[in-house]
Formats: sequence, structure tokens, C-alpha cells
Amino acid sequence: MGAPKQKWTSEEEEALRRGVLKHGAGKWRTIQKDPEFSPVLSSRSNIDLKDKWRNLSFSASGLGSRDKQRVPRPKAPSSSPSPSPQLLLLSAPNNVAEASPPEDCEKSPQDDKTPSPKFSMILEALGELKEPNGSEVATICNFIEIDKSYKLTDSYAKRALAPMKDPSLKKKDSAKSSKAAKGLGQSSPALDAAEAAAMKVADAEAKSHLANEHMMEVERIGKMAEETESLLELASELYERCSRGEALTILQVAHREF
DNA sequence: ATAGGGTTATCT
DNA sequence: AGATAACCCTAT
Repeated sequence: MGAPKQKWTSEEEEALRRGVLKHGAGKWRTIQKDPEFSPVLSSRSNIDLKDKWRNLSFSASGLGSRDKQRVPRPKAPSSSPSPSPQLLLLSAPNNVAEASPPEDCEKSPQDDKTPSPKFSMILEALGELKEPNGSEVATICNFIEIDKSYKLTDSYAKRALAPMKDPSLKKKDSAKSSKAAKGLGQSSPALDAAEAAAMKVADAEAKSHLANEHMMEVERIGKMAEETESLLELASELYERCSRGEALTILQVAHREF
């Protein structure tokens, strides 16, 4: 019969991405009803949007064709005495002081080291997060990618993007360093995740290259550096929040201005 | 209305 | 046959 799975087109995908970026992930109904995407997503339901977004997220951080770590779901618990739940419990005190405003999150004033491989640290942190959160980190990865694209677009849309203010970057770095170091030293999965993240960044880089192709080239480099810094900061903050069990406040971070 | 799980169809 | 992508159903 005639139900050959209507595949998503680029227009629809773009609309979805834009919608998520605009309203935020979770407001599928709002996105679908938005007059801007309504004509494009007229044949899609809010559930469809959710599913598509889920697939996108999974593919984003699930690595293209590497690691086929399928979810271990023994539906039939036979007499297999091999649980070996080596689940690494992240240092996330869920029962932290509730009602803690996301603004005054002052950390210890201990900074310092500004290690060279801070980028690697970010990736490591992401890798560690991947274990306990799984799909959520995928969303984060995808979000980061979108954020970059969005910022890039907006950047040359206004041609007047204010420089990033790198306020508490070292602080975050230091804090994260401790946690990351405590969680794991040198693991394979972490490296894998790091590689995936690196690929993501590379992809974003390529995209920005294409996007700015029509613009100046020299300034593009500078912009790229700024983007990288911003990305690092964003990743750090995300990691911090996740560690504190702040669920996903990605939307908040997305809407906030850099 | 949204999130998650499960099923079916398409592609490699 | 495996993996991915769309679709459907259920719980909150």
C-alpha cells in the first residue's frame, strides 16, 4: 500500500533546526504552528518533529559508523550471572541545594593553570558525560553545532558581531579539570567521544568556510577563533550544569547572548 | 502536549 | 542481515 515513509527533505530539516534554535527543543507544537515553518512542516506533526530531532541528535553524536554500542537491553534476563554494571557514576550530587539561581554560581576563586590542551579537556568532559546521560549529550553536541551555525549566520547577517567577552573561562576550566581528572584518566571511550566531537567541530568549520566563502577570508580566521572560544566556554558551562544535575538548561544558554 | 519505547520500512 | 530513518503507541 501506499505508505512509503515520507522522508524528510532539506527544507523540512532546516525548518526544524531553525525552529529548535528559535523556540527551543521541546516546543514542537509551537514550532509547528509558527507561521514561518507552518507551510514547510504542514505535513509533519509535533511528534514527527520530535522524532526527527531525536534521530538527528542520535546521529550527531552516535558516530557515523564507528562504535556500534547498541543499548544493552536484555529483555530476557535468563540465568546470566554477568551483570558487571561498570556504570561510572558521575560526580553529580543531584540533591544539591535546591532553588539555586543559575546566576550566582560562583565557584572557588582558585584558577589557574590554563593548561594548553583545554580543548582536549572539553572533549574529555563530553566523553564522560556521554556515559551517564547518553542521549542528552547528543543533544548538546547537536546544539553546539547549531549554535555555531546560527552565530555564523547572524554574524554576517548583521556584519557587526560584538567580540566575545571571555570572563570566567579559566575558572570553569579549572573546575572541570578536577572533575574530569577524578572521573577518569585515560579511557578509550573518552577518546572515541573526543574524536566524535572533534569531527563535529571540523564539520562546523567546513560549514563556516562555505558560509563565509563570499565574505572576506582574513576576518574569517579571526571569527573562527572567537567562535572556538565561545564554543569552549559554552561546553564548559554545559558540563558544569549537567554535573550539578541541572537537567538541560540548553535553551537558557542558547537564548542568552554571548 | 511532550518524552520515551517499540515497530516497520528503506538503504547498504 | 545490520543499521538508519520514519512512524505509531503509550505514559506522564
